[in-house]
Amino acid sequence: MQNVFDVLTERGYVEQSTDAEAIRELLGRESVTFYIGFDPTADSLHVGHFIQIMVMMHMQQAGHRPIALFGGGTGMVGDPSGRTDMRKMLTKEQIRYNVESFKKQMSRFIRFGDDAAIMVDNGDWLLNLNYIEFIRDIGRHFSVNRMLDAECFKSRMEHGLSFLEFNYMLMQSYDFLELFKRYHCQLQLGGNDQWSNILFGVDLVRRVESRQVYGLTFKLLTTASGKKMGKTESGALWLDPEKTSPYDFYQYWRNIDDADVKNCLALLTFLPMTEVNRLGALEDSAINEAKKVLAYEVTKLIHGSEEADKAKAAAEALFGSGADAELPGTTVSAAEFKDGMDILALLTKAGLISSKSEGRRLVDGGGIYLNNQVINDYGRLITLADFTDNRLLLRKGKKVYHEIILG
RNA sequence: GGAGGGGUUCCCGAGUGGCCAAAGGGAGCAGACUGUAAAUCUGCCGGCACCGCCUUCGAUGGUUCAAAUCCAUCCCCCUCCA
Repeated sequence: MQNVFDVLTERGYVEQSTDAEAIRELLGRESVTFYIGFDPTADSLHVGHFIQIMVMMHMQQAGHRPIALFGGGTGMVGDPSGRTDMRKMLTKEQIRYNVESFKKQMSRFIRFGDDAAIMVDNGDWLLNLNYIEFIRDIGRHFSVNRMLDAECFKSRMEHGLSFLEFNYMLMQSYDFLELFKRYHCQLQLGGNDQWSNILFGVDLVRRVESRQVYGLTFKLLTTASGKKMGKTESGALWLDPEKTSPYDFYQYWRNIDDADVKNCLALLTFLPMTEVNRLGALEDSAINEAKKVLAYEVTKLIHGSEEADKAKAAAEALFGSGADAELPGTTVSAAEFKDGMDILALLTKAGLISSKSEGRRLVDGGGIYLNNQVINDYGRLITLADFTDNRLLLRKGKKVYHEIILG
């Protein structure tokens, strides 16, 4: 069996490691307990997290034991890494709610159980720490000089960094120590933005326990030009179907840049690398095939094959020749159309525009279609006559479709 | 605590009494081209009852016919000194 370290390297996940050779050897020798931390900053995971989850899946398949650590404690502080401003403070209730959502979502990808993966919440040990004890036992191992040099604080040195956030690093390092003691966790994984935090954690375990542990970071999901991926007009690409519909999710990947296709296939699907390489090498319009595969595979992983099929069918119906399609839709009662509803109100209901001014501009620019007919008049009234089989199709631009269903 | 410099529309960043809903850039949206791609070009980019009105330039008060711009108080941030 192939060493999982080589798999991760080949697929392009790996960015930096504390000791590549030693980690490779360790992973090839025994079942290793490792952890990845997730800070509960929102009530759903997004694609950025999904990369980490993919890594966990690869690791679990290779026989290693994942610990998913939820930041119920660190979330109270907020990670300043790579940020230019302070994070919004979340209340305890929000954090608890977010942690629960994360747990639920992650259970679909990782096998948890007695001899499988473990979920922990660092709030369990961080929230009740005694300040004096903590700074005496843990704080003394941290050199402020070295911390200030850490890359992750660079951008904050110009704009100011509060002591609160400065402590984040100690807390995350302490997590590693705690997990080492409790579960013999020897390896911490994370996005490359976690590099500094991980290094200090490895250091802390060595100083306190005199034991060597390791750290490994993964590429953040970025476009070939270096921009962060997974951002949409309405924020992140969420894994929660309520926040990002499977259709929109599918479309996101269907529409990515040619240059990013191969990378995404390797990182976000389990297709064998021979296939990834073949698809990634397609050129010109042929690469659309690769995009379809990518969109389908990722959607299937996250929303299941049923939803992936629907999203694919919908895309084919709208952009090609397919017939029936299930689109993101809004149900509106027939009564509302009795005296007609103006197009702007309908667009607002469908969530396609955020203000009527925006709607007017879109109509003026020829970007709004009703049943695939351009609408030129933003005073246009929609009546029951516009519906066929109780359905009506709204379109914004070339690609954003929304169905209105009479209910 | 002292001295100095700041807080402008999603972000960066101009603007120091009327011509400011506020330059420029980025992001975003739409149109053309195309392959549901990129690049490029064009338009838009606070809200609404849209040829007009309303709300915005850290907060609150004030001066003025008129303030993002002046004054006062307050809050926050940065730099240097302690």
